[in-house]
Amino acid sequence: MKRELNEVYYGGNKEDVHVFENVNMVPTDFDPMDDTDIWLNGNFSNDFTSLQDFPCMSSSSSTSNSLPTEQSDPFSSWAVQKSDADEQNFDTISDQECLNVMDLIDGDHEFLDPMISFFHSGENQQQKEQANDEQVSIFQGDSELALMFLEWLKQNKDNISAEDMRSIKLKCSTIESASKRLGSTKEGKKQLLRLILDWVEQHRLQKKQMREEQSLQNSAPLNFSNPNACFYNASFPDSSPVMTGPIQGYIGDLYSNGSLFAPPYNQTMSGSATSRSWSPSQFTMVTASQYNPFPDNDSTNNVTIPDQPLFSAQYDPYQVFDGNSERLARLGTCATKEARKNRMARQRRVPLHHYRHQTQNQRQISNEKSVMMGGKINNCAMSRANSLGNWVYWPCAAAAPPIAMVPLADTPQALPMERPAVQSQKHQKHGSTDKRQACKTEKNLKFLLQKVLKQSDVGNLGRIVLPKKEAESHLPQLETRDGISIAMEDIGTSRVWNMKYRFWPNNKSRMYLLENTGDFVLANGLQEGDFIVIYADIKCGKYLIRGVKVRPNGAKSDSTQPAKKIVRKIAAVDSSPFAQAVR
DNA sequence: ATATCATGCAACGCC
DNA sequence: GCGTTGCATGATATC
Repeated sequence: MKRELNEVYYGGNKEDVHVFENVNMVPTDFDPMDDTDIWLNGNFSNDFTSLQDFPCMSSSSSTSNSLPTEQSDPFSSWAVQKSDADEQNFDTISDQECLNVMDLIDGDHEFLDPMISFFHSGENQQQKEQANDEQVSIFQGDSELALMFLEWLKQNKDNISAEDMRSIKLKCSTIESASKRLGSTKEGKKQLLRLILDWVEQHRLQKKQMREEQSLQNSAPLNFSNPNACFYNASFPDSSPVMTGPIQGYIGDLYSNGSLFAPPYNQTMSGSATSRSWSPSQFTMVTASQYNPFPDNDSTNNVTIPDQPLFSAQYDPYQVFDGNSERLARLGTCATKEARKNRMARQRRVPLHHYRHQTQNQRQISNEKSVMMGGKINNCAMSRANSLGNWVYWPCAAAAPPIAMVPLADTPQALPMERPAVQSQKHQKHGSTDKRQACKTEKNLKFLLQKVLKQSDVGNLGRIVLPKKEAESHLPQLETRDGISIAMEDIGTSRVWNMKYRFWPNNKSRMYLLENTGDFVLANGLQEGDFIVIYADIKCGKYLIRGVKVRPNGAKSDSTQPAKKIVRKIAAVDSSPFAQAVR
C-alpha cells in the first residue's frame, strides 16, 4: 500500500522537487512540502500537518507533540522521502527531523533554528549544526521579521493561534533548500518567512475546508475505486482529511501582489482522501508560462504536471487540475463530482467582491430563467423570453395589439393601430418615457399567445378556444381535461379574472379552452375580430391578459369573413421576423 | 393525409 | 325553458 501511495502521489519520482530551481529567480511560490511529505502531527492531527524533512541536520524539538508513529497515526506510515523514492522508504519522521514553526520563528524557544544556518551558503552539515547550536533565531537581530510575523499572526488570529503554530512542523531540508535559494540576506529571510507563513495560512484554511468536506462526504462517500478520480488511491485506508494542494496558479510575489495573507482564492481541494503532497506545479514561478521550474520531473513524474500555469492556453482547456495541480485527466466525467464539490466549497469562502457580484448576477439571471408561471415551466417559452429582449406590450387596452398587423394595413380597421415593430423602433429611437417604459416592461412581461376572437369566443358560451400549439408550449401543461384555474390579470384594468384553462379531447388531439371569459369579454367590449393577448409576468409569476380591439369603439365588424381572413393572415405572419420581434 | 380549430349540437342540470 | 358542458364534425391550413 505504501508503495501504491508513493506512486500515486509522487508518480515514483525519484527526484526532489526543488522549490526554487532557478536561483536567479525570485521564488514566488513556496511549498514547504515541496520535496517533503506531509504527515500529521500527533497532537494536532486534525489541524496541522507536520512538514517532514529529510534526514538532515537534526534540530531538537521540544514541542510537546508526540511523535507521529505508524501506530498512533496511520498517516505517518506513508511519509516518504522523495529523494529516496527509488528505495521507497516510508520512514516515519521524527520530531528531531522537523522544526516547529514557532521554534523557527520564536527566538524565545530553546530550539535550534536551522534556517539561520541555511542562510550561510556553502556550509556543510557540520557547520550548520554548529550554527544551530548557537540557537540563533531567524528573528535575531531583525525586528522587521518579528514585526512581520506578529502582524501576520494578528491578521490570522481567528484562524491560527500561537498554539497552532507550535503544532506545525517544517522539514529542515525544505527550509534548507528554500533558504539556500533565497539567500542569506535579510530579504531572503523575509521572503522565506513570508512563504512559510503563507503556507501555514493556506494549510490552516485547507484544514478547515477539509473538515467541512469530510463532514459532507461522510454521507456521500467518495468513490475511491475510480481510477480517474483525482488519483485517489483505492487502497487508501483512511478518508480523514489531509492537506492537499495549496494554491493553484499561485503566481507572483506573495507580497508584492498582496496575496500572502489573502485567502486562497484559487485553492482547490481534492476531497477528503486525496493527495498528500503538493505537487511541483504548485510552485508556479513568475514566468511559469515559459519556465519549467521542475524540469527533472517532467520525464519521470507521471502524476505531477505541468509547469505551465493552470489553464494556460498551451494546455488543453479541457484538462483540469486539482489543487495539487495534478492532472485530473480530461474530465469528461472524471472527478466532476469531486471537482464540483471542491469548487462549491471553495466558492463559499471566496470573499471577492467581484465574485459575489458575478454570482449575484448569475443568480439573478437564473431566477429570471426559472420562474414558474403557476405550473410546469416551459423551457421553450422561457428561453424565448430571454432571448428576445425587444418585445413590448401595450399598456392601454385601446392601443394596438402586439401582433403583426401588416396584413391588415389595407383595411380601415387597421388604421388606428400602430404597428408593433414601428412602436418598438420608436422605443429604440426615442428614449425617455417610452424607452423607460419599454425597458421596464421588457423585464417583466413575456408574450405567450394571442387569439383573434371568433364569434363563438365572444358569444355567451364564455369560453375562448386557444390555439393548440401556443397553449401547449406557453401555458402550463395540463394533465387532465379539467385543467387548471388561472388568475388572469387584466392589463388594462388591473382586474383579476379567474379563468379556467382546460382542454377537450378531440379525435386524437386536444382543443384548449379558456373558460369563464364571458365577463372579461363583456368588460372589455370585445367582439369578433378583436384580440386577446396573454402575457406572463416573469418576475411576479402571474399571467396577464389584455383585450385588444381592432376597430374604433362602437364599430363592429360587418361580417365574419374578414375576421377569418385576419386570422389566417395573422397566422401567416406569425412567424415572420416582425411578429417574432414583437414577441 | 393529417392537424387544427370553429362551431354545431346533444346531453344534462337547474330554475 | 334556458344555460352550461362536452363532444362531434366540417372547413381550412399544413405537411
